[in-house]
Amino acid sequence: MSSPIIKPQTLRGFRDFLPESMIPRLQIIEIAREVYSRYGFSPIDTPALEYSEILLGKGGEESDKQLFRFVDQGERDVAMRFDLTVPFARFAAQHIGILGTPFKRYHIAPVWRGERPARGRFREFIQCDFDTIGTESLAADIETLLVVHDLLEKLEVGEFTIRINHRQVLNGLLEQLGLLQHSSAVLRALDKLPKIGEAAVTEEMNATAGISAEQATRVIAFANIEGTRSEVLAQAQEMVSGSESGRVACEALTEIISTCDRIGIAESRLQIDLSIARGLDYYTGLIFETFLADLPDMGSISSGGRYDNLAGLYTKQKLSGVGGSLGLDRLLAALQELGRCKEVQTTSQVLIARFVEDRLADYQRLSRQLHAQGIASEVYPEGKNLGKQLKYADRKKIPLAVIAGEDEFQQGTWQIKNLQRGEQLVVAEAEVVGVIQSELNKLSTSTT
RNA sequence: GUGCCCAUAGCUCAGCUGGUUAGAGCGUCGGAUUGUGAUUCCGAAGGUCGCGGGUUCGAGUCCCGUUGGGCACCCCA
Repeated sequence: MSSPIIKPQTLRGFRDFLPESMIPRLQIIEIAREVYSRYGFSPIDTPALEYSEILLGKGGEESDKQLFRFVDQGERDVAMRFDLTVPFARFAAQHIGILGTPFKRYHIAPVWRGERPARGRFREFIQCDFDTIGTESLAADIETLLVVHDLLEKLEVGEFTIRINHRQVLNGLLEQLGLLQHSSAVLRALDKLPKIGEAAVTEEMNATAGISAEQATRVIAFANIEGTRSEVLAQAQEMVSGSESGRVACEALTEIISTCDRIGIAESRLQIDLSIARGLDYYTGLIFETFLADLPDMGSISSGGRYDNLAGLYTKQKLSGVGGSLGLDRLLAALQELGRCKEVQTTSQVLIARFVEDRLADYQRLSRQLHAQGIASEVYPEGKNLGKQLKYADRKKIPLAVIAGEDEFQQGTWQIKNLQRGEQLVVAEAEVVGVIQSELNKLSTSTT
């Protein structure tokens, strides 16, 4: 009697990653790390588990319900982090003394939400956040946009537009309409405008904030202002002119735009969009979302903004900041839909066949020479028939195979087989590494 | 958390109003071909029909529950 087999399964909303999906994930993470660190952001990490009191009540009732929360073996009330922002607030409050300000960090790590999974939404997913805290300078806002810009450019997602707005511009409008006390509910409804349409937004504003249809119409009309960036700004400025903070915010947007212009950021990539509201309460200044020209329905793949007093719950020191987040899974889905995801199951570029079983040392020596040149190669572990070994390479889409049997060893040569073209070369021992290198160069230039 | 749809071989699916031993394509493995993959030909393995219960002489098929997946809300990356 054999013991019953345990059904292999993952938890709802949790995923395994096979090499073919892990390789592109790591490539994106690598690019994000590179851009973040190039701008001077330092990596940090925080624990997956926090005391529940740290995480509770930070994003409203909804996020509390979605918290994975339990009592640990030491009777502590603990929960898994829901996002990277709240743990960062705790982190900043705890360590800002030795870190000093301004402090720039990035944090690429998984977060957990006990919500209902759907397409592109999971219970465990990676966030790629970066923030600058401890400065209110507009320079940090501009730098945040530049990071997002460079990141998307490097990721080769095609044309994209960063749409920016400012919470104080919106609040300036609401102030003039006498709706400031309903700001949070009105903005949350406004945030849905492109998704649910004007009528539904009007209805929601009425239901949640009790505002009249006429007021809602004015808010929506404001959000719908279109034109060139300076035209939009000019109209916005006029409409919020009675609000001091609204006026200042318009100036901030103007300066952001003009500075980015002088840096050389294309106008098509940085637009003013007065309908961008962001659902989250804690934003107080610049807000932005990013859309791909080829996949406008995908939603924002990178968003963020400026907030005041991030760590106010944990420290008396005021820490304001600005930052953004890259939606890794959404971006990956985008790249897949755009067909920009190479389907590979291995990073190996060369398979060295173990043709003559007791020549393992010769095969490994060649492999290590390739490694020294930065070429990923591997020796097939078993001395099985050649067909099987080539099939392994073919299946994993390894582009080159190296074959040498007794004939080749006697002549001091190696055979290099290009599995994509079916071509085969015989080269002298001394040239083998160089030829492999140039064959691989040919492949990478011809496929892109 | 609410509503709706779905679950059959490793994958994609067929399987009639309930009726013998549940099928196909692709993939896997073996062989044709012990010095050459992808192409061709031949063959084989692989299923308590997601799981548990019920109705029935009889359930992959009908009912209930449960787990997992998808869609729309809610919310968000």
